[in-house]
Amino acid sequence: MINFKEDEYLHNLNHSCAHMLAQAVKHLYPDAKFWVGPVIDEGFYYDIDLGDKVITEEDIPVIEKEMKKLAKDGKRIVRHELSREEALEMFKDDPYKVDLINNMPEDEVISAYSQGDFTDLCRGGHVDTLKECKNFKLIKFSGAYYKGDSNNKVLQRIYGVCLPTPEELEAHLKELEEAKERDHRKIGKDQNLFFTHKLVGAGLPLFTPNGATIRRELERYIQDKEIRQGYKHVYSPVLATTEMYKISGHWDHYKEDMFPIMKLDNEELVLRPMNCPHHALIYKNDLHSYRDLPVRMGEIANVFRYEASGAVCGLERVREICQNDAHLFVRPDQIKEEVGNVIKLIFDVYIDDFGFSKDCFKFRLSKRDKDKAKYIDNDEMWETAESQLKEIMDELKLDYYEQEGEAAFYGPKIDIQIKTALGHDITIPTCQLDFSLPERFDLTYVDEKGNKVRPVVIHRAILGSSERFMSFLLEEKKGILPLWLAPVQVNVVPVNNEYHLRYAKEVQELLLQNGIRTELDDREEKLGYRLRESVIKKIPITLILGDKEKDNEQISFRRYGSEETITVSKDDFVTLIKNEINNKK
RNA sequence: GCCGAAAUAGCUCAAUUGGUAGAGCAACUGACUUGUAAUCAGUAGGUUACGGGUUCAAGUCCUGUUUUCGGCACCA
Repeated sequence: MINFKEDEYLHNLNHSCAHMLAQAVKHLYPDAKFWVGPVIDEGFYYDIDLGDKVITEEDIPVIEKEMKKLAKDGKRIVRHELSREEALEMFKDDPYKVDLINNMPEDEVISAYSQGDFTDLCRGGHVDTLKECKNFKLIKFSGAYYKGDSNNKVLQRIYGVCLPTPEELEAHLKELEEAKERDHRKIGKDQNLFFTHKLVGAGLPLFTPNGATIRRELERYIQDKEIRQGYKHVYSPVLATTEMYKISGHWDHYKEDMFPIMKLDNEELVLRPMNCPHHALIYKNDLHSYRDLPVRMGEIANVFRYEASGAVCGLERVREICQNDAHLFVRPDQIKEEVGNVIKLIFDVYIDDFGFSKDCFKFRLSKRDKDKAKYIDNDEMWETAESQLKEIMDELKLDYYEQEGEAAFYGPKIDIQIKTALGHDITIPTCQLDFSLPERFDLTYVDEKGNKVRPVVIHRAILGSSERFMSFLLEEKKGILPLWLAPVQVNVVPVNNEYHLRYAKEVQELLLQNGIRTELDDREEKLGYRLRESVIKKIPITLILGDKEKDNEQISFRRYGSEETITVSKDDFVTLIKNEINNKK
């Protein structure tokens, strides 16, 4: 997918197209006031105040038509530099631009760009004339809060893209169309993996046998992998008292986003929104020597968060989340090694085992922002933690970016960001440093000198959550799952039931006995028809059993996506399949 | 939660200005007995998301609710 922000020409082209959009809107709605119109990864948008007017489906073609006119006319785009006074005078009718000007630093060169009858305050980066902006398309529109603050009024936002040639535009639009085909929600429906039901509730998907198989395999896989790496897995209840979350600090930060309190006897219980305090208490149940650390405590754990109704999305964002969670209780001198191990585990899982491309995710150092009230008040801790994470990423030569305002309230994080089929930027794996939890729950270990000292906690998730990982997996693999995850691994198709069904059943039984998920298609349908269905269902391996196979105790099979038919003995087939499943990928 | 939009058979979608809810696929039944991507015929399938209203008449118009979708905000 094209990134419109990274290429300079595409950036300028889309920036100019945003201005052209604003000019067209101004022609159609003379009272329109303009906020900002930046270039984004996906193209550009412009935030516009149209008073009471709300953009609808019908308005878009009209605006596009006006834009086409402007592009055809092809006015030059001219830069002016202005003094602060001139700028304030020029934009005196547009309060949003006045606000922008007043918030510019003293030494900033104020500039504006004109094209025909329209001038916009702008730092620049533009093409020479509007002629170049011919190949554009308005993609979508919606409301968007002024300055991104939900207390502010809602402006009208229109999104678009602009490309150098009609062919490139068409190719890009086709790509967007194709992206919808690998939306995990569509795949989930097509392959009958999960669904939601009104009687269960929003954001609470039900996993059908097919989807449950994928999820079960994923959860077993990661749990087994962690246990091999020295993690100890635990179980803890999905309920806890509000008291616990008051101690952990989560109550203050997130009580609005938890499911409401259940009052029972003398207790106030909530569904847990995370497992950290439970795990802290399990740690605390034992005495720990410095020799025992790190303690790596994992859990495949359901947590509950009251996600906003507008936020829930397929398996990507749900209200009951099955986290692949772990807390590493480490000595300060072990932070570097343990965080490094987590990063290595992420690569091991995503690159080696699942075969995802390195390009599908980005490392992000998530830092706190200026609003310190949102975070634990301990500057020294923040600085140490951030610099430690940085040091680790630098040493591992990771390509990462830093972002303010993305930290947890208790500490900075290394987040691994991925882009979904529909362009959402979401976190899947994460690794977080926490100096606060040990303090709040008075966690200790005994050091070499016999003193009780504080461990550090590393929160981490590799698959993130079962739900979210499944959404990523389905989209990235376009619904074509590797053998070890496929709900049905082998589909047995007898050529003719009358002669071959007995042998087919025998083969199916052999495969089932070997733990291979096998189905038998013994419907009275043409062979071609059943093979077609097997392909449509994306079953990795289809067996075709007829006279030849029956007489020689053999198996003929086809792989998904291949036209080639391979014939082997029954035993060789079992060995081949079992090896492939055990080697993952 | 906010700004919009949508909801019709299991799935994908039709249904002129308000006037008898249809099709393909899937399912079921029967015929056909076939070696590599769709055999033919028939049957059944619906309180048009749910509630209220306007009208002689509502899938269609108005209204409330729910869910879903596109963004925004949020995301421990």
